[in-house]
Amino acid sequence: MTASPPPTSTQVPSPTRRRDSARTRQRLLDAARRHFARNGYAGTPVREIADEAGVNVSLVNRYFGSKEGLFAACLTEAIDGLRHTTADAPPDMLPSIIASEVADPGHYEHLLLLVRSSGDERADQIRIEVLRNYGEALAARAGWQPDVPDGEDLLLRAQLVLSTAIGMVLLRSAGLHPLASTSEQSLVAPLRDLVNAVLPPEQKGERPNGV
Amino acid sequence: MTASPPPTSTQVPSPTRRRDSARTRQRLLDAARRHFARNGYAGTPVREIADEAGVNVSLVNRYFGSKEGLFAACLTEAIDGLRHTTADAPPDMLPSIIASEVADPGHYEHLLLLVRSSGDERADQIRIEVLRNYGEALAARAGWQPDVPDGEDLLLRAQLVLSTAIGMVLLRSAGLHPLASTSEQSLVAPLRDLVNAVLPPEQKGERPNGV
Amino acid sequence: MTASPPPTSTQVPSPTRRRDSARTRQRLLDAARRHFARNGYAGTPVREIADEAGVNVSLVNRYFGSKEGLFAACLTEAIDGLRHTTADAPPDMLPSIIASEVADPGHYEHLLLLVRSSGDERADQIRIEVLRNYGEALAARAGWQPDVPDGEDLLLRAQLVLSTAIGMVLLRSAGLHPLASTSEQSLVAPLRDLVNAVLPPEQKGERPNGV
Amino acid sequence: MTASPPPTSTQVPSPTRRRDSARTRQRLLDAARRHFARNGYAGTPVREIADEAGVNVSLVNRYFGSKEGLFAACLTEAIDGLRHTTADAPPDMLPSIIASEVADPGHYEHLLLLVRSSGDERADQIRIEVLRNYGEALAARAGWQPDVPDGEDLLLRAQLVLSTAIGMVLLRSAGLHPLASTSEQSLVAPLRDLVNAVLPPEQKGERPNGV
DNA sequence: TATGAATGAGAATTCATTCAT
DNA sequence: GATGAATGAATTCTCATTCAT
Repeated sequence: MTASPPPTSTQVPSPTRRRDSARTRQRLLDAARRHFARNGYAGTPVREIADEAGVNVSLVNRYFGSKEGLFAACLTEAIDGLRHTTADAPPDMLPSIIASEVADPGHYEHLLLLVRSSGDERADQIRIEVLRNYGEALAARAGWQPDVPDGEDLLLRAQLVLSTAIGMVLLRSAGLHPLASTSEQSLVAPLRDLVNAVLPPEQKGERPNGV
Repeated sequence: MTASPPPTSTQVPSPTRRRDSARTRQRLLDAARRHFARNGYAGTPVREIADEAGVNVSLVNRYFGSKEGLFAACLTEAIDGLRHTTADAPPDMLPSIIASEVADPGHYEHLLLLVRSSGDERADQIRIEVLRNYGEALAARAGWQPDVPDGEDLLLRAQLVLSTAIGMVLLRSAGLHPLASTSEQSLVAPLRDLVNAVLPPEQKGERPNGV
Repeated sequence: MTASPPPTSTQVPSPTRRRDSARTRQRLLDAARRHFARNGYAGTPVREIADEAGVNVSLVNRYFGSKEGLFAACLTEAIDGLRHTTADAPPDMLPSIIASEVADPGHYEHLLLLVRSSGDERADQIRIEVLRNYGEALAARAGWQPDVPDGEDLLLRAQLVLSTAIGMVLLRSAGLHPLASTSEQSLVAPLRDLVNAVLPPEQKGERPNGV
Repeated sequence: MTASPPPTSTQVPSPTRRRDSARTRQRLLDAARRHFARNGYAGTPVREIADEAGVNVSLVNRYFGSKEGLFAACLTEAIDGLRHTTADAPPDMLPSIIASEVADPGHYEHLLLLVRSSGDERADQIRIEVLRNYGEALAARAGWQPDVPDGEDLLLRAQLVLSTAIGMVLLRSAGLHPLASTSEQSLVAPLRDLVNAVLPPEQKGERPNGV
C-alpha cells in the first residue's frame, strides 16, 4: 500500500532468493490477515505478525508505513479475495458458495476482516466500500442493478444474507456448536432455504413482490 | 438497561448522591458495555470507560479486580439483558423481536458483546454459554427440546438466525447502508421471510412433542 | 506516634470492649512489626497490616499519621523490646541471651526491624539510635563506659557481635540451613566462642590487650 | 563490578560507542545491583535503575523480561562476584579477606544483595544457593568436606562467620559508627579474633582428612 | 534489503491517603 | 471511634516506531 511494485509472489526471481522484497511483503500480508481476522486490529501486536512471517518487525513500517497501513493493505487485498467468490456463477449456486466461503479456512478470514476496525478513517472507508460491493454483487444475482430506483429493498435483503455469512463465521470462530462443527455440505441446505426466502433468484418476467 | 437509579442501597442517601458504591459499579458496567461492544476488548482503554462513568480509573480494579473482570461482568450482565428478549412470546413474534433487538440502541450492545473476545478463558466460557443459551431459546420456538435426538438440525438453524442478527448489528454499526439506516419496522418483513424459511414455527400436529 | 494517649494495652477497660482505641493501636503495631520485619518497609502494603490487625486501613493514618509514622512507632517500640534483653544479667550469660534473642520468634523481629529502612530521615535516626544503644549495652558488659576515651575499640567489637546477631536472624529467615534449623541450645556453644574471643568479659584489674 | 569497558563485542565498534547491547545490558546490571543492594527490591523503581544506567526504562524488560528477571540476573552475577573472593588462598588470610569484602565498595553490594528478597521464588532459590555455597567455601578452609558426617557443626560455624560479614555490611550501610567509619585495616584484628575462635583453621595432624 | 538496538508514549494496576458517613 | 468510598500519584510493562548499521 505504500512502496515497491506489487509483483504478487512471482516465481523464483533468483535461485538463491535472498532479499526478495515482494515475497517478504506478501508474507507479511498473509500473516497480518490471519491475525487481524482472528484477534482484531487492537488485539494483534505487529511483532506477532512479523514473527509469524519470519521477518523483522521494522519491515512492517518499511513496507506499509505503519500498522494502520498494513491493515489497510489487508483490506485492499480482501477485495480481490472476495471478488472471485461472487463473480458470475449460476445464481442458484449462491448457497453453496456461501457455505464454502464460510467453511474454507483460506477464505473466511476475508469475511472476518470486514468486521474488524482499526478506528482509522481511511481503513474504515475501504472496509465499507468492500462491504458495499459485496452486497451489490449478491443483490445482482436477484436482479438488482445500479442506479435503478426501488432497488433498495433488494440491496437490503442482500445485506441480510451478507450479515448471515459474517455472523456465521464469527460464531464458528467463537466455537459455538453445532454451528462450528457443521460441515460445509451440511450448511448448504439451511442456507438454501434462507437465500431462497430472503433473496429469491431473479425470475424472468414476473417478480410477485413488486418492489 | 437496569438503569434503576439507586441500585441496592434503597434508602435514598442524600440529594447529592455521592459515595454510592452500587451505583458507581453500575455506571462502570454501563460504560464498559458500550465501549467493549463498539471497540472490542483490546480497543478500549479502561480509562476511557472510567471517564465516561465519571469515576476514578482505579475503581475498575477495586470493583472488578481487573479489566478482564469488568469484561466478564459485562457478559454476565448480558445474560439477563438477553434472556427477557427471548422469553415466552408467541413464536410468530420472533421476526419483530429480532428487529427490535437489532435496532434498539439499548439492546444491540449485548449482541455485539457476544462476538468480542478478551482472550481470557473464563470470559470466553461465559460468552459461549450465553450464545448457546440464546440459540436454544430460539430453537425452542420451533419445537426444539433439550436431549431430544434429531434436534441438532433445529439448533443449527436457530444459530443461523442468531448469526443473522449478530451480523446485522455489526454491519449496522459499521455504517453499511441501506442496512444501517433501515428502520426497525422495515426490517421486520425480510426477517419474517428469513425466519419462516430457516426456522419455521412449530406446526401443530406435525410435530408430536407439543411444547 | 501522632495522636491519642499511649496506654499500652491495659487490661479490659470495659466489659464489651467495643471501640478500644489503645487496643486497636497495639494490634496495628504488632501486625506492622511482623510485616516490616519480614518484608521490609517498601515491601509491605499498609492494607496487609490492617487486614492482619483486623481493622480498617484508614486507621493507620488516624493513629500514626502515615505509613512512615507507623514504621517509626514500631522502631520506638523496639527500643523497649530490646532493652530488657540486654539489661543487667551476668556477663557470661551473653551468648545464651543472644541465642534466645535470635531464636525466639517473639524477639527476633525487633532485630530485623533494625536493618529495615523506609528512607525516611526521622525513622532512620531512631533506628540508628537504637542500634547505637544496643551496641553500647553489649560493650558495657566488657567494661565499656560512656565518655571514656579509648573505648572505641570495645564499641567496635560490640558492634561486631551485634552484626553477627543481625546477620544470623537474616540468614535464618532466609532459610539457610543448617543455621536456620539449629536449636537455640546448639547456638550457644559457637556463640560463646565468638563472644569470648571478640568481646571478652571484663576481667577485674588486668586486661592484657591494652586498648 | 566487572567494569571491563567492551563486554562482549570485542572489536571496538566506533568512537561514539552507541548501540552496544552487551554494554547496555551490563550497565543495567551494575546500576541494578547498586540500587537493589542499598534499597531492597521493593524499594527501587526500575526507572531509577534505568536512569542511572542512562538508558530507556523499557530496556529492562527487553533484556531481562521483568524487574524480577533483572533481580535474578543480579543474583546470578553475584555468584561469580563472590566466588573469586573465597577461592584458594591461605586459610589465615580469611580475616583480611572478609575485611576487604566488607569494606570494598565494589564488593559489599554482592553481600547485601544476598539478604534482599523480591518474594519471587526463583530468585529466592538462587539466593539461598549462593549463600549455601559461600558458607561451604568458608567451612572448607576449616577442613569441611561435602558428604563427610559431623561436618554440620563446621558448616554452622562458617555460616556464623558469614552472618557477621553480612551484618557488618548492613550496619555499615546504616551508618552505625564506629563500625561504619572503621578502615579495612582496623577491621582485621577483631575479625581475626572472631574467625580463629569460631572457625579455627584446620590444624595439621589433629584432623586426619588433610585437605 | 534487512536487522537489532533504542525510544517514548500509553496502558493496566497498585497503593497510600483523604473524604464522607 | 470506625468504616468504606473515592482519589491521584506512581509503577511496571507493552508496543509501535525510529535509528544506526
